Amino acid sequence: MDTNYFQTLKELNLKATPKRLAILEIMALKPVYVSPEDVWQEMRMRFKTIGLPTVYRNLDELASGGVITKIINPDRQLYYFFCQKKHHHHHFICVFCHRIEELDFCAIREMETEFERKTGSKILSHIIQINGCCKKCRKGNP
Amino acid sequence: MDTNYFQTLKELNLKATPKRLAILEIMALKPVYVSPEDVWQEMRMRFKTIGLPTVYRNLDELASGGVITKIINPDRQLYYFFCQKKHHHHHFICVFCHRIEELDFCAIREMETEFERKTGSKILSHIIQINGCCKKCRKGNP
DNA sequence: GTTCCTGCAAATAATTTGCATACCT
DNA sequence: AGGTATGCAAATTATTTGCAGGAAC
Repeated sequence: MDTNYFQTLKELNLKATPKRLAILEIMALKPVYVSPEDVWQEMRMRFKTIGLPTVYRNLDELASGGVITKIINPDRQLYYFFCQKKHHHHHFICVFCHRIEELDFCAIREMETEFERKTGSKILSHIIQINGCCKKCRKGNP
Repeated sequence: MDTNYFQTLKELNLKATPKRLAILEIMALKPVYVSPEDVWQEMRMRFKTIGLPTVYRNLDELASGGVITKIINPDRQLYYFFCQKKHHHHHFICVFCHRIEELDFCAIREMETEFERKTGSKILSHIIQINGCCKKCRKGNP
């Protein structure tokens, strides 16, 4: 696992401020998706002054740089997740504990070319998101 | 195609008001996803008084009843689409014209059981959304 | 007649922006 | 020093709610 966050920020042309480093650290340690508010709560424990807009701005910058990923959720709030896998992949999301498992298969890749040839359209991106109940949460829930 | 919207509403225990029927009609005729605001614009051409909250409320009720479908979009606004296919399926969405094609394949179904056995988790739902540029829009765009 | 629907105005709440000050390199 | 980052307060905007009057069954 790459934990050289200083370097990571450099590559994005972002200054390595203590707050940015802390946000990266917080994100990287969580196997769950989090809201800006969640991150803000944790940041408040580490810094006497930290504004919510700063958290929003930094999460957005990190997502633009591809270091973290936006999660699409039907509740339409913003959520982010730090992916360990750097190559193309999809997610299993536990709707109970919000833990995310990064999946190694992609059912679209293999059929992409054929799909485009058949339909005449061009695939630009795709989302495969599997919502469910993880192994741990099954002990006690549906 | 079933165009007995009166009946459709009855089955959802919703009164068949002229406005509800109009919303259904508007939705059913569009092969694109639309926002509440979009629907409101069209409704204003048909009714002298029609409130935006009414549109929001009705779209929400229709979606709860499964007559229309919420579209997950990274911009986090609400969008709805009237699906012609009633069975489980997924969507190809043209990012240029917002047209939606309903796809007949599902790459998850076939591997669902095996996935659950392997991981110990339970799949509750999934999203497969393919974003791209449709045949028509390719004439003039990327 | 009773229950559900709707318009209007107002509330809510997440996210964004402006700007003056403080900090990284 | 020079440009970037940040805090704070205020703005923005989509969506929701309360409630009184009106419409469907």
